[in-house]
Amino acid sequence: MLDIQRIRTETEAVKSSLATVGFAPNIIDRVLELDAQRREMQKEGDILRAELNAASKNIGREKDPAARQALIEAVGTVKSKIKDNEAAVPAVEVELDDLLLNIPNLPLPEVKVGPDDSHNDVVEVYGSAPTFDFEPRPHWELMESLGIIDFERGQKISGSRFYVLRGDGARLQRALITFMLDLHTRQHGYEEVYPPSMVRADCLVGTGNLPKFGDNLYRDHEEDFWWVPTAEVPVTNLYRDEILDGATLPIRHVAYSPCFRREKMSHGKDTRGIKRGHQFDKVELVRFERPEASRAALDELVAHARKVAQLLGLQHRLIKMCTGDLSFVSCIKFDIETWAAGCAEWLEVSSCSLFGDFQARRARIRFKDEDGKNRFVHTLNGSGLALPRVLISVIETYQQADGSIMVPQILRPYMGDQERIVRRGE
RNA sequence: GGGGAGGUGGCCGAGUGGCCGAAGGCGCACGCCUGCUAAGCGUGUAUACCUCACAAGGGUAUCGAGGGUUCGAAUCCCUCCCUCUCCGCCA
Repeated sequence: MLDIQRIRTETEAVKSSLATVGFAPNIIDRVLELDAQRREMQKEGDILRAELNAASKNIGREKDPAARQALIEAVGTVKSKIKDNEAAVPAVEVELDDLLLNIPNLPLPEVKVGPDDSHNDVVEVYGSAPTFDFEPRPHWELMESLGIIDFERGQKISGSRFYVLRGDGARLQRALITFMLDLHTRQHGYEEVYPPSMVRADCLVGTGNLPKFGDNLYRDHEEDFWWVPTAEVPVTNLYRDEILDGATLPIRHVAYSPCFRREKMSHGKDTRGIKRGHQFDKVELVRFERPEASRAALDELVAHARKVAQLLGLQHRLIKMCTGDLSFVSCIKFDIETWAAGCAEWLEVSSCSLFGDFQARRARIRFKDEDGKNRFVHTLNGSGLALPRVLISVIETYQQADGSIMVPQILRPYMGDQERIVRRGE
């Protein structure tokens, strides 16, 4: 959510900034109109209530029954005015809040202006692509022939876009998760948390998934539980409605969680393999920072996420998004993509964002600074990394001519020193 | 799933219709005092919004959340959420 005061005082700058992320700036005019109305109504209501409060105090002091009754009757008009005022307020507030919640974050000045992802910049490519003296195969073929995935039974029990990892496939994923958690907790200073995978709607408003992106979420209507699309949601909301002691910042968390997404918008996309399922696992990094430290923290976060790909020996690249490809909530965003030799494509395995105070405003996450002033924290997050796609890259990168897969060195301690994944029984 | 208790300021804890934004204690901050330390004394110590210079001052709201009764509610009524506890069940 944008600061309404900033919208008031820097209207033109806000508008032109919004235009760069493809948002129709004329909505700002309506926001200002409603904001003025809201303040006018509040002023009116406050004055009326002050009047009523004073009158009520007098009534309490008046001992004579007749005089008392007269005073009570006299406040009748004030009361009805208050009622009228109160009746008019919700319409304005609801519309204003609704607009405010649907305005995207403003990009940082350093973010290049561009209409869509074709204008993103490749910051750097790290490592080199694996070479083969045979035709590399896609992961779905490799995994099926190794017997480490079962697409058919996954679809049987849960439908399309579900699969079952089995044997060394499941084990490899588990090894990756543990490796990532260990790396971030032991080397990078993040505290591990294991959050709920179902949350209440407020949490999703806090992170910016609601109200705008509800159709990508699974929910239980009976209980008003929502399945998290990423651990970012529960972890960011850990400190919702809190005023943190400034000395505790920065707070760094890493969380492993399953993620659930409807993927309605991407029907027909990436249907082959495990690139885009309704359920997938992810290790997520979340940080809470002082505003002045947040930009540098993003670079650090990116480095931490990238380290995973690096240690796994995967060729990867860093993409800096242009304004047109920023998410609704972020003010600057980097993607990390690993190379999948079999599919011959770059896979987005991490998306690292700085949100400024955009989420903190929605979730009311503040901290008390040295002057005793309460300020909004800056939030950041990034995958560290997303499992299925890392699995794809590992399998396709380390595939051998005979269809087996070498286990990356760094993972072997997590696989009981297993060096190679071969077909069961071989 | 059933029964009982309860949710008050950073924490503990009073408070059953007006004198309560809220006693008291602890903690914390600043000051004073005591030739160290400990103790003692004084003052201060929530959040948001409006007015406004993001000052002072003033106003409004907030005692889990929402709604209601009333001139007036932390206090009464309704709904919801959460916590504890006893029983049942169970990874």
